[in-house]
Amino acid sequence: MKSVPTKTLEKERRANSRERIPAKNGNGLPAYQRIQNSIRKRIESGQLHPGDAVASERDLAKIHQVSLMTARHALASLEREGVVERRRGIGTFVAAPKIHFNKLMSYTEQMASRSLTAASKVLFAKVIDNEPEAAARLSLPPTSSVIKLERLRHAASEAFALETCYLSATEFPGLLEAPLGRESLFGILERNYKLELGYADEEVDATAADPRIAELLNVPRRDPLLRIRQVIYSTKGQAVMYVLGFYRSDRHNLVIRRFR
Amino acid sequence: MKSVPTKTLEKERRANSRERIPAKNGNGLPAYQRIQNSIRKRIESGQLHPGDAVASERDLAKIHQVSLMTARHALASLEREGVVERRRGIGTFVAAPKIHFNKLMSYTEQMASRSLTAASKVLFAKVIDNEPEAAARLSLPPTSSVIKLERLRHAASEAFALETCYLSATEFPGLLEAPLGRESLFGILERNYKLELGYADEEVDATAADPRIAELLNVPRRDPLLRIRQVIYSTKGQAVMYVLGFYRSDRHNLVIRRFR
DNA sequence: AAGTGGTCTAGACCACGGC
DNA sequence: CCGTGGTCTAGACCACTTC
Repeated sequence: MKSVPTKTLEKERRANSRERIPAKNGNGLPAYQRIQNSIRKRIESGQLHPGDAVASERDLAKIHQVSLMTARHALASLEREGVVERRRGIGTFVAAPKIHFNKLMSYTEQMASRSLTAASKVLFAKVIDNEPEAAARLSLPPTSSVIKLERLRHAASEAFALETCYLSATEFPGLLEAPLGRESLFGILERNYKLELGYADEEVDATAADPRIAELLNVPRRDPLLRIRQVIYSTKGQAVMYVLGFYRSDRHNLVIRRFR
Repeated sequence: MKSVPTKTLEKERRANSRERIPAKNGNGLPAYQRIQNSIRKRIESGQLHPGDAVASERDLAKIHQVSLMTARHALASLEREGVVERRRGIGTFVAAPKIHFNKLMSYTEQMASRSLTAASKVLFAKVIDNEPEAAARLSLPPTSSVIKLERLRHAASEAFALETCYLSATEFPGLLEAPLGRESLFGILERNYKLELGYADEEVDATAADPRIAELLNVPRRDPLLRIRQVIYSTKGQAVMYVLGFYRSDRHNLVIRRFR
């Protein structure tokens, strides 16, 4: 008696499968991702604003012709991403506009996020082999050839920061021929070298401007500066770039969020 | 015809429910959380080490007498927490010990994590009502009564930092009577006031030591200092405490991790 | 009472990786 | 081939909130 209903269910499932195949080919994505995308689009296009209610699990299930669990999965993982907020017994709502805390962004991207255009002047760009500290930060032998790229960052004709980047010369051949003055280094690495940047560990402290930096940044000598040493890793955990930066403290403050 | 199998299923479910009630009373938690706890315990107790395989979804389902989806939910959300790592076609494995980056820790906790004992001297501890900036950071009216607590942090008889905390006086009555010189403020808030600290937003910049701070921290005037302004929120998102800190740059560096 | 999210079942098929 | 995780169904009951 048990095997009969089992077989029946199996048949029904297969029928459902046949029906679902074209739906899947709608864009080749799993159903829950299609639902997520449809919600994301409505948020991005301004049809849904922060605080607005999103369709309930049951409504989404009906609309997209999926089971409740699938609709639920879509909403639950949107919540995990911080796109929506769910409240039991009430509903699901578009989350407040995300503030991107602790995001690894290039100088260009940071400026752009504040509606400013970044500019930079290349002061030095050569391959050298006597930078043991930088080599060590990149987990390379002490006398490895490294690309050293020193840039003065400015916006609105005012110098903001001095950044020196170090990268393995063997890993990034031809990098010095790229338009470093114009284009974002992050962009070049990601596009031309197919590199996926993952995360960065930063050490932050305060230091006093030495004569050269004072002149470059146009501040008095011994003025306090924010110093950031940053090792940037690929998604695979490989050290890709070491950046030593000095930032005018009257023009920068670092914002971070910590969690308990 | 449809209603008959439906009723049958319903009966079966009810029977299962009756069986499940004692199981649920095992500790009152949902099944997926019980599974998670059993895995967590085996990791904490050293039965499972980083890299070790965890029981598969199917095994867990059998062991804990739950459906596959429930076992799956347990593993999926353990992965989200970073406790385990899942690899399709291979299995689920205990994740490498987490490095706690960007963790909100009290001074006492930070010192303890480096095997140092924190000490602090209370320089000022009173309720005042003319601190509009602090009140604003706490989302209070400008002339609200706030507790102002100024402490000199030191270890090994050397002054490290000057921290000034502000808290709502009405929210934390009697706080000034607590043993602030000895005990961790975080600990007092969490224990005595049943407060769950959630996260903190920090603004970091560099500044020069003014005469008073220079003397307190025993550094030359105009020496560069790390200045951190920190608003600490409860898990519910309520601003609980505002901390303004000055840190000797030769004794501190802030370490953070950013993600792309 | 009606609607919402949270938990759960007992199965199914798929894509992937190692043997 | 077989075991793994990933997706999915068509329901169910519960806890919670609002009306």
